[in-house]
Amino acid sequence: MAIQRNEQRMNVKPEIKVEPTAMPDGYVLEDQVGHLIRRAHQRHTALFIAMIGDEQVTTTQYAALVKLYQMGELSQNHLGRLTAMDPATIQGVIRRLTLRKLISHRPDKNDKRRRCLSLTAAGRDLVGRLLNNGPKVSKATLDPLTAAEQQQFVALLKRLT
Amino acid sequence: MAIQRNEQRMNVKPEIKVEPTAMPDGYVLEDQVGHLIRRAHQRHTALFIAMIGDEQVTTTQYAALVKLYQMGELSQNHLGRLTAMDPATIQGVIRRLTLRKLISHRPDKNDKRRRCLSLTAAGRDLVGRLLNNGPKVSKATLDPLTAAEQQQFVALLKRLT
DNA sequence: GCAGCATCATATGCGTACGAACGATATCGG
DNA sequence: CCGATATCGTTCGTACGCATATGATGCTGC
Repeated sequence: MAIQRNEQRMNVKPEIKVEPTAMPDGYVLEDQVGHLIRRAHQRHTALFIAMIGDEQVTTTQYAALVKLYQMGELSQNHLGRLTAMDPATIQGVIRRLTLRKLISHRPDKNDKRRRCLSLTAAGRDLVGRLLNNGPKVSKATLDPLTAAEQQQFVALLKRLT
Repeated sequence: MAIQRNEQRMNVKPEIKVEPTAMPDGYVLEDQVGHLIRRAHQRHTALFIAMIGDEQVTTTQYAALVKLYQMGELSQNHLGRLTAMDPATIQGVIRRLTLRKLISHRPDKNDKRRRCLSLTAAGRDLVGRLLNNGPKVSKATLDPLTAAEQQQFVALLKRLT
């Protein structure tokens, strides 16, 4: 992803001015919190891909890997809840990580419906190598703010979930 | 999308405790700003779908429709820049809106590469009906915060884009 | 003018994200 | 014990989101 793609254009032909259909805009898209959250998410994702230290690992995959690293064995849906992914989404994430041999699974003894997921040795190695980069991404994401503002922002953001 | 899906589970079998692979976690996923932004984005999207007043219109489609409503005619990539979508993404959004006959296009007189996009009558009608709901979604998204906190949060969020 | 570069729109591929529906299994209530 | 209900994981369909590649068109500078 190109960071700030929209700012990089150098040679765009001037747009033709056309009269708006009407309406003195009380609704400014750029001020809407949803639009801003979406753009902040785009920016964070770009920073993550650039800084995490592995060409393949995405934000959600990283979350799943770290959780397994910290928690040991987890069922698939449980891991999904811990990482805020619904069953359909976590299924795809786990499938791709399993294909890369970062995750393995075995049947649960007590519940035949469940898959017990855990990291492979390669998975633990990878997480070990990337774990230090996670905080760097968070730091870069918040970099435009002062230290005090960063704390404020994260505190407010936590209450919006 | 189910709002707060993860909080709705009533009957989950207790998870089996397994010892973590090691590590006193300095890295807490739930505290990382990227994870929080992602969850805030999920929550906002759910609120939008529930409140916007049309079963089909998504956040990005709404942004595109409103911009066209306010600006009149726009080329596809220009609209993409105004709504923070890259050319591949805006192309799909416009294709779907065109299929629903909410948007029409004509060739640009001065630049044969461009498609001049504009709303159809049905598109203008739809935006007219939904425009009041946009602010309601923003309000609902920010509802957990006090008025002062909302202003603070949006101001900080703007600086992260 | 024309060559090199930029932009426009399209297409393909991969990865989230979620609703809905499904079969299998587990649990709870009567 | 058994039927209603819930959870587990899967699959399908739709919609972003972006990298990359492509062909057509536009522009700039020499």
